[in-house]
Amino acid sequence: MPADSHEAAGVPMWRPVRGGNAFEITVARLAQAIKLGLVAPGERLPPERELAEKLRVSRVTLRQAIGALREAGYLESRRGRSGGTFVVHPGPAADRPDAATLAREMGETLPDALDFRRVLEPGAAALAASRTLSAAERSRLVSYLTASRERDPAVRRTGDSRLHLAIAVAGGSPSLAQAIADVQLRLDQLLAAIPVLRRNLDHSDDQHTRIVSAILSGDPVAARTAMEEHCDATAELLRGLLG
Amino acid sequence: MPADSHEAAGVPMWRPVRGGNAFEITVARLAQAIKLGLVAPGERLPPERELAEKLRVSRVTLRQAIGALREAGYLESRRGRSGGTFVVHPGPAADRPDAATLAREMGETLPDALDFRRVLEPGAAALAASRTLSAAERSRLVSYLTASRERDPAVRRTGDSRLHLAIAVAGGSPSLAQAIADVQLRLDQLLAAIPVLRRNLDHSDDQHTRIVSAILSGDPVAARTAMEEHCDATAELLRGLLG
DNA sequence: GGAAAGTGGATCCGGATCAGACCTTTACGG
DNA sequence: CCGTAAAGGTCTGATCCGGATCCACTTTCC
Repeated sequence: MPADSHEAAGVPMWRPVRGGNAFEITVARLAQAIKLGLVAPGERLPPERELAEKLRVSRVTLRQAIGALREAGYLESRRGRSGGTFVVHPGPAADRPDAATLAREMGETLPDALDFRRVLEPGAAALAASRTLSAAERSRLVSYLTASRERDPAVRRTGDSRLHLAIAVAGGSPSLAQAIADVQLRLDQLLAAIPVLRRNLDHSDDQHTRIVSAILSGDPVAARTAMEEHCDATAELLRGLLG
Repeated sequence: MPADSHEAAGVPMWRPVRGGNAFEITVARLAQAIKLGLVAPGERLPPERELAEKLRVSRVTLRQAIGALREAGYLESRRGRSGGTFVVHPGPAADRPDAATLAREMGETLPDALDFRRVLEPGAAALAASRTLSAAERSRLVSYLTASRERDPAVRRTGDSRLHLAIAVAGGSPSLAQAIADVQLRLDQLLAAIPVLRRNLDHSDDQHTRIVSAILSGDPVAARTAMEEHCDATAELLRGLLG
């Protein structure tokens, strides 16, 4: 067993220290917040000075990132007091490549992301169910559940993202919530491109409902099981596209 | 529910883009590989030029990091052909603060890390048990299991780290393995500082054995359960230290 | 109407970092 | 014994990036 000197015990220990330069990472971070619906269309980003400080990035770099997303049509800036940078309401986005192509392009990272998600999300659901949630957390779960039943695809995807993130956060572990947000972003494009069949939607709604009610009634086993089924269902859809 | 504008759905979306400068991160990365035993004492790091390329860091920065760890007594460099940078055999390390102090210093990140680990590791164990492992993977598991039964504390910790990482890797998801390596590092100091009681060691050995045999015999449920018990046991020990 | 405040927009400087070439030391092979 | 190879050690100029400062625009308040 001559260990490959680039790894040890199979762990890629010499992976890159930084995933790109400050500009690229900042763009990715802003895009994440927008695409996952964490900042809804029409809402305003924090002022540049404040946001730059929170991201630990110079204002110059932040402005470059904002500029790039503005040119890409995601953001709009207005000057003056009560100005700011706003998330643009997206157009009908008819230029989306089909899911099968996207899935193929992801290569080995797709099964990786699916496996990772399959570990994280059921774990978070079980954790959430085993904690006593605050009233705010409970009502968030319910309201996002409602949004995720929406039929309009755009609203639905945002609601779905937010619901899953709310469950992750309800688990009480920031690291876990962060990991789920990351893996969700990796799958987001793909999930958004899944052909929507009435049957699938109903199935998904049903699973969401069972997950949330298991969490609210404090049943970790049921929450984990329901979330596992939910993950398996979407994974199945995606794998099916690869034929 | 006036959402705090720094978060959305409780997800800390404007967290810092980079966790420190290149130098600091590089030091941390090298320290991780050393402390988790991924590069054993006496072994050589890859040549600087090669390592710098893999870490996507300039050779200057890498050398600064190596220099810092050399001064801290972790590394040693030799020039000339067949020279290189070597991991030093650690001294008896008598200057370790006690676990209770360390645990208190971690503050809220301790329960976070424990919860996260409690999700990741059982998930990885179950995943590993559900896959058909290569002969190399199987033999790695067995040999690290043996090492983890060692009584010498230093050898034992390294063996334990490697065993857990090997299980993580056997799950087949690089992202998952990476996450486990990260969370393990966060807990490493603490685990190394736990007072060793004969009874605890035997218990831990037994759990490790059950986990590995469940994985090797392809029983995901048993693997998950055994790993959950194992995580709960060490978490209990740590929480106990906080009184 | 005018001043103050709060926002995005633009520019400059210094330190951190990078890429590359070159030097020094050591071991191996003819 | 000497030349070459492989490693760490050193230097330099270009580039990235953060901190600071000032400008331009719009709203709010007196």
